[in-house]
Amino acid sequence: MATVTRTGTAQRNAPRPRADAVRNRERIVAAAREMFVEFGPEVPLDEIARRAGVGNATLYRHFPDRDELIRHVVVSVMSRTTDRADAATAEEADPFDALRRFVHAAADERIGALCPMLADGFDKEHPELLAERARLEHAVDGLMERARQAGRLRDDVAVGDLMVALSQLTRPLPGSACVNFDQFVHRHLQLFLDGLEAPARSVLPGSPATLEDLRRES
Amino acid sequence: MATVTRTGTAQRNAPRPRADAVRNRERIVAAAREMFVEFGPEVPLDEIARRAGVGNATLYRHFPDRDELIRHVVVSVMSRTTDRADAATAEEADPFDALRRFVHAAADERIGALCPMLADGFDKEHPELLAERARLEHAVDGLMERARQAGRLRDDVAVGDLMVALSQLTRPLPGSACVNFDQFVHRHLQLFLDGLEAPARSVLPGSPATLEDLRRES
Amino acid sequence: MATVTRTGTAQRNAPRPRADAVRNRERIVAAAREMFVEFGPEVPLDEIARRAGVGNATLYRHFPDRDELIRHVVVSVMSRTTDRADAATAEEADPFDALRRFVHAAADERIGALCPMLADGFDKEHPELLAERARLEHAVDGLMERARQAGRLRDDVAVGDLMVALSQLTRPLPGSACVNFDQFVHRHLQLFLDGLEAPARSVLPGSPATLEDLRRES
Amino acid sequence: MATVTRTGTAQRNAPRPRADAVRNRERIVAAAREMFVEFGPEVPLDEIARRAGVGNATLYRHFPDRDELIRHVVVSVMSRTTDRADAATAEEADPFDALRRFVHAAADERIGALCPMLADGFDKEHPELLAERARLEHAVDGLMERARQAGRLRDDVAVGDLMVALSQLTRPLPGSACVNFDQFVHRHLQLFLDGLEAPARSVLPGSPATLEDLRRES
DNA sequence: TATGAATGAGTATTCATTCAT
DNA sequence: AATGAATGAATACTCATTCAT
Repeated sequence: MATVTRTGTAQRNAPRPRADAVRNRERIVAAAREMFVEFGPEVPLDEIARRAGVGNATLYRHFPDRDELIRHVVVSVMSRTTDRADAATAEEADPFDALRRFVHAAADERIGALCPMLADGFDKEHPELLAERARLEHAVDGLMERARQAGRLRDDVAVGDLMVALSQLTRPLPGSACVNFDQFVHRHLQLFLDGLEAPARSVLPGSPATLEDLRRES
Repeated sequence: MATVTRTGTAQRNAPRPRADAVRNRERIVAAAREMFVEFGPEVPLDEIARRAGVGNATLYRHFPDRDELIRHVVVSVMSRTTDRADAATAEEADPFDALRRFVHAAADERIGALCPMLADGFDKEHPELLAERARLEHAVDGLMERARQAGRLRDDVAVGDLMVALSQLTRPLPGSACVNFDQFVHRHLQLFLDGLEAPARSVLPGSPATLEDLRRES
Repeated sequence: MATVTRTGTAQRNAPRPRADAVRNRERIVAAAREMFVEFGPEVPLDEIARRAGVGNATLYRHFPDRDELIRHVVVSVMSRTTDRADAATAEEADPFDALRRFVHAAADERIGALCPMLADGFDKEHPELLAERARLEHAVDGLMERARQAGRLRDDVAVGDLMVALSQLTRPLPGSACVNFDQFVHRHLQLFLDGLEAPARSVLPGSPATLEDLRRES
Repeated sequence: MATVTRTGTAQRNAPRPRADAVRNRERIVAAAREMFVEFGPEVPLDEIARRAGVGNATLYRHFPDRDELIRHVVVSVMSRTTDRADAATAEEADPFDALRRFVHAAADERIGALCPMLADGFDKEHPELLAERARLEHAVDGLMERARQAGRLRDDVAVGDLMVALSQLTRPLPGSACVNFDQFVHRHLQLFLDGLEAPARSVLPGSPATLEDLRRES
């Protein structure tokens, strides 16, 4: 039955979610992202629930199993990373500076936390994921293309090369073994970016990779 | 009771181990390295024993707990990596070529498998580990110093920078999620090496890191 | 405060229930009976609520716990079965035909669903249940007595024998494992009825049982 | 590697199982059968392990999941029931007496415990099960055929009719709600047998059923 | 020494029941 | 009165480690 909300929008079968439920959901996702980064994707869900300040069953109500939760975190991180790419594109005059800014920003968004989530049973074909990945790929591709057009980015690299190296270099160590690890990470990223700059200083083996190439059957 | 070995050395309470025991130990370490790389350090020990072709209790006889086994694998990988560094030093005329060769060789030795082993309860102060780490650090430092002397390596990087980035870039994805992942890795390493080359194309944040800096308390 | 209903009866503290509440209650009982038959009495109450088209908390408002709900379903099935017995008595000229008709009718009323409800913590002494059981026993006893008087029913069986065998033979298989199971059931009932017919073809062990005998302490 | 045992038999890859393991396995199966009969197939496995006097993980070593355990119990009950059928055939002169004896013996073997095991996710196509079922069907079919040949069994029933009714009539009540339930059961079986005897006292609906007809798609 | 078996402690997940809207 | 959400108390199942052969 259609109802009319205060804003005048007609809705079907989607009653406004309760405020506390929305708050819980957000708290769970936030806690999950933090703990995936800190302890890896095997972290006990009960601990995530505890950090989120909810009962374990509440977590399961929102995310029926671990994969569901992981997927939501992945998509959320991807989305925020894409936003950073767009911001860098919009706000930086120099195209290679834009790329640099994006790379460091992605590290701050904990994009490295995505790596362990690409594991085994994870459904890489989920529509929601595919959509978000396309959006991310498009944004980063734009950044790279502009830098390439300006003659600042070497020709033999593609978006997959950047994103995978970026994820790996920022990937968290299990148990946050090293306190000031973040400091190092930004050094590594800077070095990698220097390697990306044109003119190329060496010949790369293999061929440029898109995100598509990262699927198992590639 | 002292026994005399073939080499003439007198030993106490350490009879020459049975040949099959030695073989078992080696098979266990080899299986563990493979499976840590493929599935991460959480892989069930029973599975390692199975791949090694021994009973689980045999594994426990040789390595009383998981940490012990991890440590042996770590030390073994470090040792082989050091050997590769020495070989590169000895056999490559150009110092930066030697560095390149070492980096790719270390990847082939699965040095990335070391990362997850730096986790949580791992005893980073174990004498055996410290000794092996010193040996590795010394060898890599030598490689870098020679390249720096030749004006081929930028001044603002140290052995810790190289080793951590190297480990991270070659770190295996859980569940070997991507078939031709190795191919990518060598591209990333090459790009990183290009970034290491002198003259420096940017200013790095922070300061050069030794392996020592990677300890928790640093 | 007393209120006066349409029928003129004075009632205390029991205002006429809202029409939708009555409808909900009936839908819950109907859904419960179906699902108890199909999946057994362990079926999640949330599922029953879902099939009834109400929220789970509504179910709990009407039936504070599972036993309460089970009891209502049991009583309702018993009541409908008694009605069938009365109808058979009234409408069939031949007394054994009446018995046959009742047995098959009881199967259609899913009397077999009663069996699993006799379990564990179920309160077999609840007044409502006792009353309904007495009514059922009286009706079936009447049917049997008439058949016996006519020399059509063997002498060595009582109402308990019939009702238990009837419940067991029509008891649903868990998960409705077999599609055309109902077809079989009516064959079995027919065979059992043939065995009830006089003259007795064998000597039965034990002694005739009333419904009373089915209580735990008997 | 082939080894020669004391009995001179050559064996491959099948070392003699340890005596204690065999004992444990048997204890588990026995406990499971008892508890399935008493509480139904949903009984907690930990409780079965407890009654068997072993740790829960020992149960899981022998039977990886609940279905595996259920299957073993089912097969074991079927097997013992078949043995009873063979014994009845061999030792009773009168064919209908043999059938009677078998029916009561099957009840004593708790054949009713099989009913709840035919539920939902149970793999009815498992080779071991099919083999045992064939053996049982053959034995019971022989019993019935002999009785039919002697003119003692009505023509319009088949092995499926007997086995299903037998299972249902002996099916345990949940929670062993009724102490002397067994006594009743044998009365019901006797009545049912009287109904099976020739000449038929009524016309049965449907058609004779084999065990094959009990599969879902039938 | 080598090994299959045993086990307790841990984690994921479900569900009856209560709470807040 | 009706409901979606929250929760703790189960239960299935896994795995590191110890035990018995």
